[in-house]
Amino acid sequence: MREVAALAKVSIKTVSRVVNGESGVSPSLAKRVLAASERLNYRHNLTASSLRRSDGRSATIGLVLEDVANPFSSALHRSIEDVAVERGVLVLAGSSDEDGDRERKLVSAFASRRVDGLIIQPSSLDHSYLLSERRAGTAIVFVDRQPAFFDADTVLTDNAAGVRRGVRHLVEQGHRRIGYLGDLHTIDTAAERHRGYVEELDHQGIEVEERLVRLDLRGIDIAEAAATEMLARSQAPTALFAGQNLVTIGAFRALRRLGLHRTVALIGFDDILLADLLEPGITVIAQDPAAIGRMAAQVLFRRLDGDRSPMQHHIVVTRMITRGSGEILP
Amino acid sequence: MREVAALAKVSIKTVSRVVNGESGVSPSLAKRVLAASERLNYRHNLTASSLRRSDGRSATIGLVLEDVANPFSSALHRSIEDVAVERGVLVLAGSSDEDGDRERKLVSAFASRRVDGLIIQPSSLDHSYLLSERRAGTAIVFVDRQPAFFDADTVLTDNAAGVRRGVRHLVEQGHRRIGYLGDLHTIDTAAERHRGYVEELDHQGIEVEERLVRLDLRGIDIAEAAATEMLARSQAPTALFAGQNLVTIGAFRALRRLGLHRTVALIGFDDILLADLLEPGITVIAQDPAAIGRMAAQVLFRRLDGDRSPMQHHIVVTRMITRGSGEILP
DNA sequence: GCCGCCAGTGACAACGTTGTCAAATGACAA
DNA sequence: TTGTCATTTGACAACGTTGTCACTGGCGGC
Repeated sequence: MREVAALAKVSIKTVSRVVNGESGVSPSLAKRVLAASERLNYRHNLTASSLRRSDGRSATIGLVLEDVANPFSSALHRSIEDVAVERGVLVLAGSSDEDGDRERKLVSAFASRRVDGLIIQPSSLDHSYLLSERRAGTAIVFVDRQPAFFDADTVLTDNAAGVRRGVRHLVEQGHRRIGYLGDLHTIDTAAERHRGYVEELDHQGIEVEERLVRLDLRGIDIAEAAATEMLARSQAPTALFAGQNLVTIGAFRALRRLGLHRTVALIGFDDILLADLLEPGITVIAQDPAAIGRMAAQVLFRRLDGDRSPMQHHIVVTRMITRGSGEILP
Repeated sequence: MREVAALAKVSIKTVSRVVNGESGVSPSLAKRVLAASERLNYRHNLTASSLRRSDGRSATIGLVLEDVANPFSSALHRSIEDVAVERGVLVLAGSSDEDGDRERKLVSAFASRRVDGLIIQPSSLDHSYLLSERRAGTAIVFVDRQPAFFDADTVLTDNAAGVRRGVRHLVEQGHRRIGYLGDLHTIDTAAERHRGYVEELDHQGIEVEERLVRLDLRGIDIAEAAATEMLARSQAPTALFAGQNLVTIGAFRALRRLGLHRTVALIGFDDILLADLLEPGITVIAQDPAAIGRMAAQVLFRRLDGDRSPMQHHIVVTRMITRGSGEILP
């Protein structure tokens, strides 16, 4: 900047004004400065700028995802990015791998870089550590899951309602023995989904049978094994509800392997790429990660714009997509 | 930092030394400083630090992907992140959407934030604009595709060889009329893959028939339409090679719709999630995005560590995964 | 002709750090 | 006791910006 000022024969403050597009610089000087900075290939240094600026904004936000490569998380990432670029804001992203410690380390690394805001898909079981970040002025929004011991803006899917919708769909077709395969019960969304299953059966006057419920299934293979076992028993279920992506795939594998894919109904939570090309197509309760991400980013930026209203808790609805597997009769 | 120094009754420089873990601070003082910074909830400001530091490092790298939500790109992202976290480096990621202009804007936004290095999955047709970044000391590595008019480290898949492997597989099973469905020919990898197809047919002494080749198929629907049309003609192909992910899905849809999925062979480039659960399973030439990303990050960090050796061009091999669709006889 | 005002410009300090170098301290040998 | 030297500590400037405020000159109104 100093060199540009020297070349354009103006003060460095004037260069700053031109670079920031402030008014009150005569056009002739502005042109000279622009020419000089062009010639010297000048690059504005945003880190120095944000250091000095009164608001201290870095035009960067931090994003803690479960895994940047996971389809759901990366869809969130993308829609958040889309809102951010419109405001010239960049996104630092990291994967927590469902590990509260990694989550905290990421947040701390983001904080050292003075991000303006954080969007967190939580893994930790206690978010009170974020109090100091908030006190430091960082806006914080949670997506996909509830924070624990910390009040903040949230954007969540209505998990229980989604599951109830799917279970009702099965009941309406005459199913009474509906198996449930769920993810780790410690994950708040998984617990919610399980709750939806229990509630809807209650509501329909169907007793919840313990041997038709398997939780804590982490990954495709474990889910496949659990489904296989459940289907092999006497009084096997005539329909399955899979509470998560990978669990759905595992259940589908089991059905295929047992030759039951046209006999036993299956509905999964979360859409799966190519689900429509399978035989039968898999009926799912689809979340809308793009809508969740967009909403979260909008809430975050409203906070950064000074919105001091009470915490907002947004719910994004699910959508049932019928493709065949959920329409198999008992 | 000043407040911490005051509370610990030491100079601010001593605090700096403790925070950076420099040697030559007496344990008693260090303990006092740590206690004070704990009590005041002190957060090291990395932006100010990198501003002052002699090497000017920000412990942040920039990543330009085609789309952070695309499975291939996000797998790259994840493996790059894994290498980066080990070094305490964070990743800024952005999507170029196959648009050279967005790519340039992202790079410029990264540059303003003084990233230490850039990993680029290129979209632009001319990368000479990066010369000034390199002159400024930024390390640059390209992944997945060649840069244009710019010499830099690259980590690429051997696209042509992969396709040749697949086409040979089809020929070995007796296919002579093998259709090719390709992505935009302007994309360097798509051109390479097409080249592989032509070369292998030549090598096998099979004439390349123009009506069996369709390029510039962007997206599932367009690919499906093209495949449908090709298969409807007389002298239709007995096998198809799909040069990209979405094209493979489109081709598979067409085969299914026409009831030819057990009659016409199909091999696709790039693995597809769930491809094993389809009927038939889809035989693919799989890239290894995790290996590509890991390698790219390693090369980048070696450069940041001062490696001044000549540009490196790494090739990551593909793997054929046979699942049924590629093993259908003519 | 004088005053006040405004737009345009620049000098300077400050943001939160770290590099440099000098000062203070203490241990040890002569 | 004094001198030498190594170790620990601190004062100060500097990184590249921007906020603050003061200065300049031109213009209109009295």
